[in-house]
Amino acid sequence: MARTKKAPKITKAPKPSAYWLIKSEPDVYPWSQLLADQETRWEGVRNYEARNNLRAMKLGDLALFYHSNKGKEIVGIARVKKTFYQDPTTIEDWSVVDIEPVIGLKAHVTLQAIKEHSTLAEMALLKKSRLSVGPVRLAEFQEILGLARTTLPEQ
DNA sequence: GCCAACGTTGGC
DNA sequence: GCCAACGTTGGC
Repeated sequence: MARTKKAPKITKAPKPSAYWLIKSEPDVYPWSQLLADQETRWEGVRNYEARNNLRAMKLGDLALFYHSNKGKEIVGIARVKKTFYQDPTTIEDWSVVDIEPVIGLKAHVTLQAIKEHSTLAEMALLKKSRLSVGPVRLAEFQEILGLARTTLPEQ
């Protein structure tokens, strides 16, 4: 019987279905820690809109990693590694996802820079400043990558 | 169901 | 440290 060639193992992440922005205070969990961990559970979200955004994330979706309070800048790109499940730190109805780092930005994109670009004026980051997990449009995501002088690694 | 009081986020 | 924005709680 002829051997059939096995299909190559799929190692690449699926194409993102959507883009997001997640906030973290660098004093609590900085980008450098995600790089060190290589994977983390995004827990502690206690806001319904943010939770619903977590639940809408698909495997392979990309998220801008924003440092709030200190820095106030986007510093990296993360990828959804595991879609939502019950937040194990509570018995209440909250969710988490697992993320992994994709790439650090060559140039950080500050809140100030975002405010200065009219194409980014509608970003949820600006419109809903207290939302810790928010959506990002493709055009916004691309604009941010451009400002960051960063290209995504080949998938 | 309204809304005042309160707590939290996060920029400045 | 201040405070605006805004989500949540609880009395009525």
